[in-house]
Amino acid sequence: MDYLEQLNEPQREAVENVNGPCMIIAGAGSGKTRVLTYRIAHLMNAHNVDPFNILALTFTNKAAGEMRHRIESVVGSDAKNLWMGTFHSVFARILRAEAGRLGFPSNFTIYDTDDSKSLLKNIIKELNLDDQIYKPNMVLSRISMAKNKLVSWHEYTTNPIYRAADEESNRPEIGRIYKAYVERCFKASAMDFDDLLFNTNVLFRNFPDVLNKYQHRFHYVMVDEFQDTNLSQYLITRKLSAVRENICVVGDDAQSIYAFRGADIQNILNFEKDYPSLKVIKLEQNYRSTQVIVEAANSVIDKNRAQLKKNVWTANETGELVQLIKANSDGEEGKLVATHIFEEKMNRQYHNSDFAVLYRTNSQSRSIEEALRRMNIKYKIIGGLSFYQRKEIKDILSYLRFAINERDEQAFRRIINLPKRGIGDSTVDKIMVAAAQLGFPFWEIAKGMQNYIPGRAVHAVAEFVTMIEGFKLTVQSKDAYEAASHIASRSGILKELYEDKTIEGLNRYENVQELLNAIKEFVDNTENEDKSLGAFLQEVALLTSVDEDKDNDPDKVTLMTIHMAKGLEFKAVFVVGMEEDLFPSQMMISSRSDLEEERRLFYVAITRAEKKLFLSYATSRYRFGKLKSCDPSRFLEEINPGYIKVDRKLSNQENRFSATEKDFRSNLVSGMAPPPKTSTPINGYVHKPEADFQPSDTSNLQVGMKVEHPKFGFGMVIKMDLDGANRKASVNFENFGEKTLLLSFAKIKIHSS
DNA sequence: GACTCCGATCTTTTT
DNA sequence: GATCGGAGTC
Repeated sequence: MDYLEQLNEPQREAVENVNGPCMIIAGAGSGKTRVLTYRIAHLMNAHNVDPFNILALTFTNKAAGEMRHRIESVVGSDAKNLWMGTFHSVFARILRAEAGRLGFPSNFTIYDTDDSKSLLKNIIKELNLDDQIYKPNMVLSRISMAKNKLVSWHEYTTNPIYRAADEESNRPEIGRIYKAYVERCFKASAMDFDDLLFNTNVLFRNFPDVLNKYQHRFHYVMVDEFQDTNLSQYLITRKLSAVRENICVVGDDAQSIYAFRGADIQNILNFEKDYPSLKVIKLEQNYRSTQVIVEAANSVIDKNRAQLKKNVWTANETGELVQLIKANSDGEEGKLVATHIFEEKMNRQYHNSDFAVLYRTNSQSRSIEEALRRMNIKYKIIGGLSFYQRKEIKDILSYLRFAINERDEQAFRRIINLPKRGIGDSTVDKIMVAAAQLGFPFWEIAKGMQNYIPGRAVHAVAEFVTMIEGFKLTVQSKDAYEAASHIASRSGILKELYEDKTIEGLNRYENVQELLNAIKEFVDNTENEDKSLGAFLQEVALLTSVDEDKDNDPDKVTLMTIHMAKGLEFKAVFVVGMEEDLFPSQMMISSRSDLEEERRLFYVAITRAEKKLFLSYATSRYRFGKLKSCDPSRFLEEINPGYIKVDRKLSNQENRFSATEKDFRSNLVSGMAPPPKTSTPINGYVHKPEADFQPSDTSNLQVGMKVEHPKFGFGMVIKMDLDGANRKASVNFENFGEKTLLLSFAKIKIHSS
């Protein structure tokens, strides 16, 4: 068991203590993933546990995949048989197998948030309620909260506490909407995200034999990111592990940032009460960050009351102070961030991929993007509007969904008149009303249109019905890829997009092609046993935006919300928008109690950094399309002043780099070739059109240069590839175009890959 | 039923 | 600054 040698004492204990309830409190950067990985490997290796009997629940599919991969490298291909995945994907799988018990077909659809919202919108309209008072978003979050606490619509409507709360906020009908929503989902053979957990609880509660089966299957249960589980998830894991009580949860209360969707920090705080024989192991040594960063983070989180006692420390170097950046506007903030990235790249020989820019809200990404684009620094955005949320993708997916589940109301509404075939809203309404009155599924009404609703839409609907019935046969007889491409072209969607020659239209067409490629990949992937369209749709429905990251150019700066950054680490991190009302967010300030969660969010952001942390704020910012002045965030004052330094150097324009040739040479990596002639004119103009430089394949060096662009300002990296034998240089200008450049600084580094 | 224009609303985070 | 829905027109 040589892997045990690589662990410190508490880590080793966490790996070896496999029997009985166990809670691992893992501070930021304390090697949590490593411990989980080795623990599972250890179960298989040292205790001969069949991987089929191990259940490991993670937060994202990506985390599950990575862990499986790492376990595989220790124990081999056996790792494939582990039950590992997100709560939603694992229990969706179990629900499909047991769907009949709950009266659902096994091909039930999974509604995403958009589907849920538009269904709610329909219901609110049908109940003649004011959609200004009953906003779908708000109603959905109310229902979601209830489901996450395992409160059924029935309990919701009878419980006086919920009644009173709803009446107080002048929304007494939420219970009624909840009821209608559940009924409509059931009729549509659909479950939303919360239902996957709620219904698993119902399944285990109402069918002891089913529960028994899974209790005996999973001898060992592990939960990652335990601090972010809600009651519904917690009860599932408790029930599943009730027979053997080999339950191990890993988490950090200081990093609980999902209370808004029902995560309950009490789960972690109360775990000890639920399991009196609980073994608690604390991992407190941080291996990720410098002392300054660890201490700064501690000084912030200390302000929270609700937390478990622990002492996160590090043996790493002291490191540099946290750097505060003040900007006059969001635009300048972006510029300063880009400039600092540029400087750090040169001074420390970092790659783009060593940087992350973290923000509170997705909308903040724009000004950062603009600045990075200007300086030709490559970046990628994680999260935001995901590929699978795009209109054209959802359109195609709706066709596929409907071919599999003819009761899927939301899919039906989406595709019935797309492309336009003369079936408008009023026809759809008539179909739905007839279906409700006669008690038939709406698809039956559509199929017998001339009998139920004679009129001018009959012909168009009949054609649609024939087409869909054809698709259903296709889905049964072909694999996912063949079926999807058939449906994409026969439905007329592909054609319509193809004929749209605008840039957006072209883009959409390409996106659909990309979707088809993804389905092809899914079918060709030998690890997927089930290659049906249904299996693909299930996977896609439960994909998270972190999972979608399959960028093939790995050297990019990462931009994302702090929420998405959980579990990740970067050499240098920028937390931008440190302004009151933005971070902490206005909404949290008004509801006082959750300021602690905002602080934990800040803690998560800080602890992503390994070497260097930047915090930036702007004194004015565009919000709601209007320029507003902003105050620095209260969080900035919560960092112990000993760990922070204020940077003014770069906020005034005249303070630009200038370097002498000596500086230039002293930055050479020892033993490497001297810089070639073409790059020596420091502070001089280089008049070379792009065409004069050819990227070289034989390179082993890369030169980062600070350059000035007459129009776009200064600060841009140019890669210079050196041919070692001839000492000739060729420069790749990276989309710079034919422009005159001022070289003011350069530094050579080894290009390791 | 399809199209166009205008105003309201949104942004806190996501499985 | 973008998107969505409603009103009005063809």
